[in-house]
Amino acid sequence: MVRKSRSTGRITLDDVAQAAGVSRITASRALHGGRVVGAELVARVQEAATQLGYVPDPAARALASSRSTQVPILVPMLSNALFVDLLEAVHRVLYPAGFQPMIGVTHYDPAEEELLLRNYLAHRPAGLLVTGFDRTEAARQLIAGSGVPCVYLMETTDAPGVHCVGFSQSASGSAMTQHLLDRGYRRIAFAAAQLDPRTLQRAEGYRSALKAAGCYDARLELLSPERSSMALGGRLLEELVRTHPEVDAVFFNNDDLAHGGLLAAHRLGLGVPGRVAIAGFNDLAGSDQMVPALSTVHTPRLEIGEQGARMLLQLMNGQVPAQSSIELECRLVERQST
Amino acid sequence: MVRKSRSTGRITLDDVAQAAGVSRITASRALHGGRVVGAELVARVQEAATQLGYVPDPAARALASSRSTQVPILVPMLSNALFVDLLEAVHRVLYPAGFQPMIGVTHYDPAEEELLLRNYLAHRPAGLLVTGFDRTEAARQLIAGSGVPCVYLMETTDAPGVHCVGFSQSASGSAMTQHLLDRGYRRIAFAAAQLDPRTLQRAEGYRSALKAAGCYDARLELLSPERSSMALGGRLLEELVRTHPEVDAVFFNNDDLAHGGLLAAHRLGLGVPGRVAIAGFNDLAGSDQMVPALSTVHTPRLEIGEQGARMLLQLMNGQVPAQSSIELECRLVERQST
DNA sequence: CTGAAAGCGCTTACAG
DNA sequence: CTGAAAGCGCTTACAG
Repeated sequence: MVRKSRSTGRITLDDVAQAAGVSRITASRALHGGRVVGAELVARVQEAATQLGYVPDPAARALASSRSTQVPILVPMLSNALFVDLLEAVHRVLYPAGFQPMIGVTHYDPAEEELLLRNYLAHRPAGLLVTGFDRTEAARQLIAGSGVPCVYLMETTDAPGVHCVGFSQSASGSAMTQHLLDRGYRRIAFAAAQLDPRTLQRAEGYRSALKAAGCYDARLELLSPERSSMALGGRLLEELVRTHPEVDAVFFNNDDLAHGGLLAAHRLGLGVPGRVAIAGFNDLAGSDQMVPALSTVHTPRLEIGEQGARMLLQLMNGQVPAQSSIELECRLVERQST
Repeated sequence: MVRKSRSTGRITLDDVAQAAGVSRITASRALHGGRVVGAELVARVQEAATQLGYVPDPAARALASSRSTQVPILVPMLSNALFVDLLEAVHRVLYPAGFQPMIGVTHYDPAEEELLLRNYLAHRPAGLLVTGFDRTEAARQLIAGSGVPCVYLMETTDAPGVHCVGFSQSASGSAMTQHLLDRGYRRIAFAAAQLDPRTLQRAEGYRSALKAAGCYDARLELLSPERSSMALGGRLLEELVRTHPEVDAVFFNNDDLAHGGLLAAHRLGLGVPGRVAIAGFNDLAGSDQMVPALSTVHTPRLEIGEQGARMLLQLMNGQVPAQSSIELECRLVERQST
């Protein structure tokens, strides 16, 4: 057999078709559960395909059909375990359905997200999953102009035509603040990092709960633009008790900050929750292991990933999801640190 | 202008070529830093391309050239921060060089890795990055048969033709064990999870160091196949002090286990390091925040990612790296828990 | 240094 | 239900 000069040596659909004694097009249809092909032929083609170890070429398919099976999912940062969980849940739904999630990390930078979007969209993705609603105008237009089905994760909106799965950031911020109020704390601080849109929404929830209770004091809000970490949490706690010794509770915006805060309290010999109560957010791994165990808000990131992926699956199939906006519930986890 | 029926409405190279008044092929060359094209033409083509907002179609390019710019990188698990750091470092080198790292998570499962490999290799990747050497025979053959340049991360070997960047797992296991011996501990336990190949190599290093010192006791090795977590670390510590009260130090195979062990010691009222010393591995975020701060081994995952990516870049360019196997150093981090 | 032709491997209308 | 033709958007030899 003579190989043409540009041949890649790859097993192609033609090889399969030839082996099965049908035309290339029939082979193509047989392989995609084509309802229009005779059952016997389907079997013969599939047999030949496995026999030869045929693997379809995604590039050729994408080019011919002008769509791929890739699904970019853009998250802010993998060092936040929250997003690792989200990705895992998405993967569990999309991968078995024949789609390849492609992870993109924006580092909380809208410019970087825009660049990623531009690159990924060039791959004719089957669908798109992004985090939240805060992005550049150009990024917005890229998404809209691409015609690629998109589901927004983590936050929700009622805007028409937007598909999203998330939870109320501000309500969850209020809920923990209210819990602290209910436990009798009055000088409740809020310590946050990164200051991304969702963090600021939670701060808003904190504020409104305290204002409603007549306990709001702007000086107890400690907002740092640094990235979230245990070390930062420790520093924020130290700063709070030094500059505002009257503080009796600290609501940390993410569990890693709270872990750091809790350990810093140990180091300073401050009793928790006796001298200062400590609360976290997200219920990340290890929060139940802290001493004392950390009170926090459990966020439904696995459900968000799963339901978001399911919604996208429907959109990619041309179906209309029953709901275009799904708001899930958070769960207050009361442990010993408050 | 009449659109053909199957047109996708996309701006193509033909559009750019037409706008610049050259042929499609010249446009292609001009866009790829083609040295053979006149400087003036290059400028005209690039101008036209940006003018029209041309984005090359990766699928078409992959099909025509039989290679893409995708670089799959296969890691065991994202919930281990170690691999998040590794990915970040790889991304920082590959992305600016025009390659797209595609993250694949194997969940420490060789069968899953083989499946991922099969799928990713179909995409004609430009290069490949994998973790360690432990995989199915089929996976090995897939890699070899693909002809795709591959760099192995985390472990090293002298096998000819294999490109790798890592550190000596067993030596790092020995080093921490020796540190504990030097500090005067004699009943030193080893607590590990997951039991992946690298964990077992570190266990081997622990064993040989203790044997050399005449202190080895197999009953102090606690190997759990569960996945690593703070909660598991806590349980392992409890079990150790209950069944082997004479234990005076515990070397945890990963920092998250050590964090959990440290907190469990607090809970049980065991002084650290007075009653029992605790050491970790990897030097993950937060280890310096523990109370007492955790002694551990800092592993060079950022350097591994960076140098591994650079080595792959050379291979993808058809160059021969100066070294085919790079073994990096770990650094013992002595803090207060030992 | 530039271009006309052929081809990468698949799918989409269009016939039968 | 099956197939011959054309095409997706690009790059690779081959000429000039």
